[in-house]
Amino acid sequence: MKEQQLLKSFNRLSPDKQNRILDASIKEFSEHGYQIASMNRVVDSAGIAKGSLFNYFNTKSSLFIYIYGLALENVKDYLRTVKDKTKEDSFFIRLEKIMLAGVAFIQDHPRLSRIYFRMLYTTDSPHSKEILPELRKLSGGYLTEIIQDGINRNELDKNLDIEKTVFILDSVLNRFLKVSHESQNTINAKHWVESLCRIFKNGMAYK
Amino acid sequence: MKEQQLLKSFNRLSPDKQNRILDASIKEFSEHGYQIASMNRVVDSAGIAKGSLFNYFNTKSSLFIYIYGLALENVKDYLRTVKDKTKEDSFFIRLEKIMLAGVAFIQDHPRLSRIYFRMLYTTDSPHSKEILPELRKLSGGYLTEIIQDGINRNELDKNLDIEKTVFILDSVLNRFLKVSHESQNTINAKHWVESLCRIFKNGMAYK
DNA sequence: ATAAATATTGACCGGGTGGTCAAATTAAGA
DNA sequence: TCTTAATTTGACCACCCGGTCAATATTTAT
Repeated sequence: MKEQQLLKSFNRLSPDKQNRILDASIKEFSEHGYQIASMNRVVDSAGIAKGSLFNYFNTKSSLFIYIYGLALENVKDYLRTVKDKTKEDSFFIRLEKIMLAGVAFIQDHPRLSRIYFRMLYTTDSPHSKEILPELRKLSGGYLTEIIQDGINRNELDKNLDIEKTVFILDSVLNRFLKVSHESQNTINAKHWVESLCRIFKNGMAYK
Repeated sequence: MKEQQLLKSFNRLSPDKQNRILDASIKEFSEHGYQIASMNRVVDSAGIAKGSLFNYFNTKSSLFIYIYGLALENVKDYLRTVKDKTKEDSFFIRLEKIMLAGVAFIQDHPRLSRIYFRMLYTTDSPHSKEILPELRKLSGGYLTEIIQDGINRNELDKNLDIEKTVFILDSVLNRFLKVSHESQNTINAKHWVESLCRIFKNGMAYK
């Protein structure tokens, strides 16, 4: 409601101008994080006056919230899409596909990914104290569903501690995506994903 | 060599003054990270003049490097100690003890831990581009040794892909410690560690 | 064509930054 | 004790920040 009101002026802008502003903002926040990001650089890079930017978005914080919302939307879309597309796959195949789709997402949206990762790994951003638990809950709930599917289909150990299994998968998945984001293309993603999932499946103990 | 020269003036200070300065600096960097940390707040909190601080440490960057060095020393000590103390334990017991020792370390050194985590999860700090790979190599080498021990003793699968096993353990360990740092004492560390290690050991697949 | 409403601008504000340095204070040597 | 050397100080500098707002330019309505 109120946000709509605040953004009315921005939404009335020509698509070209909107895009220039969004592009400049995404660039700035992804490269510098919230605190170090500079509104001056954003207006320079977007080619508008400072007063205009503060007219469209009243504060630096609310501009960031808006941009973060975009990033989150994109991430959610990717999660939903890959979950639907792999409904018929067995658990570990599904997990492999989810990981590889994540790598592809990062290649397609490196700057939005960066903003997402910053939210996950720093407390730099406004409301991060409230947002971080929500993000954890999001990815936790996502993995919980997929693990439960695997148990129901007798592909996973029915005595698994789901909470801890989620924790392991979430930790490794996030770290893997972070590495793939930092060192683009220098690793063989498919081989890595297969190896990691094989260990998840069989464990590490002597057989 | 050169660093020794630069720090001569600082090292000549009374222990009390040194401690006040170190304490103030550790507080500032752990709470705010490098970029947002304020030299003005450090001098206020340490009760010295601004010029003095810049006399002891020429720049903000070199003060940070010094503080970071302290944090790293402490972390290395902890790693070395727990490795030696668990030499006789079987792999998974050893892993449990390492994780719990990490939790204890964080409780004993919350501010140094915070500085260490910031280095691990942000690119906020000077030289972080070079330091981060070194840190990865450090923890990677550490885990590699311990895994190799486990294989040699026929406790771990001899066909394990060591590199990927290290990756999994490192990801989960770091994330676990980070969580334990953020939510002090609200989780049952011992129970978590046991559950996580059981999954590492046996895998997730239906049995 | 004119008036009213709207959108855009950038100079300006108070405040904080890392860093400097001449002057004042303290310590050391003769 | 007097002089010299070393240390400590904080006012000051140039710069950048997020944010404001009167003045200007542009659209819209009549």
